[in-house]
Amino acid sequence: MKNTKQKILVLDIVNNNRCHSNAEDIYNIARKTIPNISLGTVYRNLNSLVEEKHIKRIKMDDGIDRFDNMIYPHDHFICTKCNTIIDVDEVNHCDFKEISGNKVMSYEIYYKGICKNCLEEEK
Amino acid sequence: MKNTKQKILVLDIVNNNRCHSNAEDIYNIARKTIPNISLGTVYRNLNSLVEEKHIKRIKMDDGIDRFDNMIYPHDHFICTKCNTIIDVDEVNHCDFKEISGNKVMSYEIYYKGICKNCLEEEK
DNA sequence: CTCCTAACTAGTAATGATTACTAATTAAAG
DNA sequence: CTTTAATTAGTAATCATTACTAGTTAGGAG
Repeated sequence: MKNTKQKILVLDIVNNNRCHSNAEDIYNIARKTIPNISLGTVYRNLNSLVEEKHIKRIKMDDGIDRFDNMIYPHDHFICTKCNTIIDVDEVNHCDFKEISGNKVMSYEIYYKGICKNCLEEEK
Repeated sequence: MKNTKQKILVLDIVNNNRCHSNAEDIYNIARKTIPNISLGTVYRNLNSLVEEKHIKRIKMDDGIDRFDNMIYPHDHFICTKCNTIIDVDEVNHCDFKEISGNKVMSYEIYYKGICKNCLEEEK
């Protein structure tokens, strides 16, 4: 578990980015600080950080994973038209410990629909 | 919008399968009825059926999509150890129509943890 | 502060689920 | 029964992600 500058940078980018970037985006931002950082390194560190529960992976319908900070608990609204992700302050805190004998460690809510911007454009 | 026998078969397989199969599984089951059905045809029909909201796509961490019927409303528990998906009867029916100006059409809850079987094996 | 070594990285090649393509087939409307 | 646009089988291509390898480095022991 070495704390490399690459790993610290990746975590820092995810934590300071409010826009749910994908690996490629994070790679491009990271190159501004470490110009020869490798895309594979970004992927590997994103995977470690998800495993260590420092960041969250959001699986999108387009098949490209996005990554989000876990600084405060929140859910997500995903616009099915423009694919934007919008943070939703946790409204329903259901703290199940157990469902039918299965041990619940966490849960995620994904709201889907049309975002404010796309609704405007439809008019 | 043609109702081909391939599409009807794919829908039928998803609806009669309680185990959240992936495209490859569904392809293998489909071949028992239509031996020369193409894997591409299975993928295309799964995509159409998801778009038409006849079935649901479940995005897994291993990157392989699973498919589920929509006969009755339910959520999912995913075991992070063995990757099994377990149906959860809807416990929290929250019917938001709108969140911060964004129009909510649907929502999904994913519970994550360790399933009954894996808990047993840990002992 | 060195030395040591397991863990990590850069760069590149490989993987594999999914999609795209094309000639042939077919559902279904008139 | 025609007609035709949509669909299919079979195969090739795509591309996000992972694997691999020689070289580098974090950080603990001495």
